[in-house]
Amino acid sequence: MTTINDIAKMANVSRTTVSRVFNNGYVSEDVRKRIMKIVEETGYTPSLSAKSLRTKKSGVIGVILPKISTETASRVVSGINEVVAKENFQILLTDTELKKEKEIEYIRLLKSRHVDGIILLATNINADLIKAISAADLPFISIGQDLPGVTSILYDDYHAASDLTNLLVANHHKKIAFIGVGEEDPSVGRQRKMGYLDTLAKTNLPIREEWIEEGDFSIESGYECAKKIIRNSEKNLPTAIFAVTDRMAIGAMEYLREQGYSIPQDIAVAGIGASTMSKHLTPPLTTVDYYNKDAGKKAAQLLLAQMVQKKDKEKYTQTYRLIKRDSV
Amino acid sequence: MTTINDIAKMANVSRTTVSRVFNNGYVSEDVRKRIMKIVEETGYTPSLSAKSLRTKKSGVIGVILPKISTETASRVVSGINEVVAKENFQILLTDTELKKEKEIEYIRLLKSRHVDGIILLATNINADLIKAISAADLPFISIGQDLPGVTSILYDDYHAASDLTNLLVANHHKKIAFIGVGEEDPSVGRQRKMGYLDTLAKTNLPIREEWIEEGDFSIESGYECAKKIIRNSEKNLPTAIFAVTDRMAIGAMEYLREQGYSIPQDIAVAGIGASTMSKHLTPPLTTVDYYNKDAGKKAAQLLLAQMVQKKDKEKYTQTYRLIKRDSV
DNA sequence: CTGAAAGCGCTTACAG
DNA sequence: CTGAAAGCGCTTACAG
Repeated sequence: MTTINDIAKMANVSRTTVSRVFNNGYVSEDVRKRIMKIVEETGYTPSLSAKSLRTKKSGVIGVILPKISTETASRVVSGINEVVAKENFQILLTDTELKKEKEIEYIRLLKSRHVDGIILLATNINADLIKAISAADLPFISIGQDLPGVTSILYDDYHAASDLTNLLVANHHKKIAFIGVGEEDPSVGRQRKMGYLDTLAKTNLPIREEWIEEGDFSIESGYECAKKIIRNSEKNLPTAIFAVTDRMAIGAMEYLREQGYSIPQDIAVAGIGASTMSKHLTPPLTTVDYYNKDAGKKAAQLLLAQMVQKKDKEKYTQTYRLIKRDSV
Repeated sequence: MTTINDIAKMANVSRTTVSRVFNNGYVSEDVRKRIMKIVEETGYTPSLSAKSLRTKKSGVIGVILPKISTETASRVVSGINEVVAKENFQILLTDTELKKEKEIEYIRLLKSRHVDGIILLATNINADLIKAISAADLPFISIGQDLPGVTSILYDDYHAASDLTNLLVANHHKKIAFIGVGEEDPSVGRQRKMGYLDTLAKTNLPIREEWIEEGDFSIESGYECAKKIIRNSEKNLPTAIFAVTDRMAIGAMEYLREQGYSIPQDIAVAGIGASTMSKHLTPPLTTVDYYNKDAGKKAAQLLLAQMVQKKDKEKYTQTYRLIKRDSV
């Protein structure tokens, strides 16, 4: 491995001067040329560990994901990457496999790797997490959950769910079932459910326990929830099912189709997420686009801004867009 | 930021001793305990940049992706992560956005970041790339292309394509159209096409130019290719379309459906990739599962092995599995 | 415009 | 079992 000392020797200058040509210091034109020539011949690139040790900056930002192979995650990462790559930052990727202890573990790890900042796709809120974040004392952005004291990019779960429910109501549905997830996830589990519940209450529509089930984000759980809903309410079937994620909506559609119900004539279905799949289902799924990639971009921009200058913690709410398709 | 010197001072030992408790050297039980107590109180974690500068190992492996938000890529990354995370490695992620110069740029960058190894999801083969890889002189694995002199994990594109074509033939199709991609991509562009062509030749089936189109991996391009095929062969329509990726197959299905053809009665469709979507389309798409996640795992294992001990370059061919569904 | 020197936070022979 | 010293490859005041 060739180092700055090698280059300095070959160019007959001090390593200070070599360093300066890489850090826009004053260097005379001919010396600069002489050095650059040697740099190119040798293929020298400065050791970023040494640089990072010295400058306390690594040019790396840490990203903590609940699960890598998920469309939402990959969209967000793609958005993050798009903006940070332009500033010559790289992403250090980390996957909690949905275990919340790992979020904390990775925050520490990322810190010891001297990342310049962290973006967390949050799935829950707990005191230890908040503590770990503030202990890290690093530019930090959370996406998807409103973490106290942390700059957060939020999806407008409550209103998205209300709007979707209202859309169902506007399409003359009066019996609307719901497939949600656990409330450990305040955004997806709680806010979306509240949006559904409040809308029904406001429009004086019935809220029935047999129409409400809880899945775990998977397609299979959507299938199972739909099955339970249908079986538990045979005498009084809902005419629409609102699932809080596209994947669960797809599972539900699958079950309904198997049972010979036609969508949307017998039962309408709607989801959230605007997955690529949603568009290509038969019928195409009504859903909500959360602009995940933009959320990633925004997060990256805020992070970069925080790295330059500490800011007060802020909360940003992403816009969303209802996509009405033939499943409703 | 607390350093090893702070801990040493607080524990009244030399920093050598502190270092030893983290690197399993001999340290007496009480000293070790004394140190660990302080470590926990202060939340000290060793600076990985300093460690990396000193040891020339970073605990980071670089991954170069053609595009982050792609199902194949995220599956592979998930497989890689699963095995390297167990060994306490992290992934430094890099996205070429399909520009091949960036592959080379990132190899250099990753090298200067002192990654311990690199995994490249390769999309093309060229001399500069090979040169950059050998110049990096790092454990290196390529996935998806057979790079000369580089340990590679290969998909069995030729046989997968032959098998799929044969499946179509076995289902009494004699006029089989093809949607491929450019031959700059030897695996997807060339091998898959050869598998198709050779099978037709062997079974004495017609190969017609109007039935062969070239897309760019996108759903839209699949749509456009199907349109061209249908328009250019109105008098002699194919009874099946084989697209080399699921996404292009989906685009093709879309066009066919729009035009009122029913699948598979009028025209059958098959793809490659076993995307999640393929299963949930109507009708479900016949495709090939390449076990991308396993490919990622395998790549990671080989990389880890190479880091321990330099090995001869080897070639591994992944198994695949035909998934026959109702689109055929 | 250029260089000598100090120092970032670690690990690793070497010596005891 | 423990410590003093050297050194990994950089950057950055400081001085000229």
